[in-house]
Amino acid sequence: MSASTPARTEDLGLVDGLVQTSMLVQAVFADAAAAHDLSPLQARLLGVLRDREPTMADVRRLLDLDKSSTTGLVDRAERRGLVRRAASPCDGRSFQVLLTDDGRRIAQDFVAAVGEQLTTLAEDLGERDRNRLSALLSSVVRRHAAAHDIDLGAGIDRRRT
Amino acid sequence: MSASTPARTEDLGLVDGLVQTSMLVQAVFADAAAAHDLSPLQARLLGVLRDREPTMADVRRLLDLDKSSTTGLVDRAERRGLVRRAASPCDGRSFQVLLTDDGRRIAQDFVAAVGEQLTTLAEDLGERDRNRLSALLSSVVRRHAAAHDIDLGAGIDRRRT
DNA sequence: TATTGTTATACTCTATAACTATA
DNA sequence: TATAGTTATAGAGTATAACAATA
Repeated sequence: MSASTPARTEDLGLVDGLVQTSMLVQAVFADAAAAHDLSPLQARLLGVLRDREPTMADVRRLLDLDKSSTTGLVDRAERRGLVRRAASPCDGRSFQVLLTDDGRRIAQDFVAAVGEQLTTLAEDLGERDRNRLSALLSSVVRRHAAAHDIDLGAGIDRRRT
Repeated sequence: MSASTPARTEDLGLVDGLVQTSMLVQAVFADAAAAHDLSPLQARLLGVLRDREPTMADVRRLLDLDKSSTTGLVDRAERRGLVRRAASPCDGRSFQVLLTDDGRRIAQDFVAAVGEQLTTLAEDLGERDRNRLSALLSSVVRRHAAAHDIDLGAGIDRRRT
């Protein structure tokens, strides 16, 4: 191992490290969503809509949901004034899903809150290890996305990297 | 940065790396659960029961659920023969939740499957980077657990680290 | 005929409030 | 009175199957 060993504690192993970290991030995500009166899934929807105007089918692919789950999700979000459906100009069967002004404001607040919380979470690592972790996670995610033809989109804060 | 730079791709930034990795791990977790005909939450329940015999209140704390959600979760799992309630010897109001033989078998299968999938996911990193990632994630999780007095338990595969 | 999206149905998850029983 | 757990209720998420409308 290299000069600065990051762990002052017993290593959990990679699998458990991934699972536990994932649960932790999900908890942060869910708390931030709840603080904005959103369900986790609604928060994800708002997140992906920040830089896209996808059709229902696109939303379905982006969030890996069933067709009917997508209908329900967008219905509830629309009822709450967070998004709206707009008829597609090129396909009479299709709708685009768009953020309302309210939805956009909430989406940006939420994303900022998650960013803050996660930044705090990794604060103690120190800059060198934070950069290493960031690079390693990016590598894992990018490889997987490339192998499975997945659109990573803008994520939470890619634009300010 | 040191000799072997792990990322051959654009860095997502730490926040997005954490979120995207978390979503990825959750997807692996959910798929493995579905393959064992479990909901993600039921899979988590079975996971924590592998090395514990918690009361309902303990389950609630371990999974961060409401009292009534815990009742429902254990009801459904009991109906499916995965767990059972046993009267607490020391408190007449309390039950311990235990895996059935079926539940234990499924829990072990599930945990093994998740481990395999996640190992595959990180395979391309190479051993050196895998160890680094493991150490960094452990550090984040351990710090957080210590700061918030959280019981990490056996997780997915801590015993074989 | 194939695709886009909705509806009907059924089950799981989640939380709040009111409740029972024991400590 | 306080705690452990359940029940009632309501809303959100999930998937399957059947359906309508458009391509």
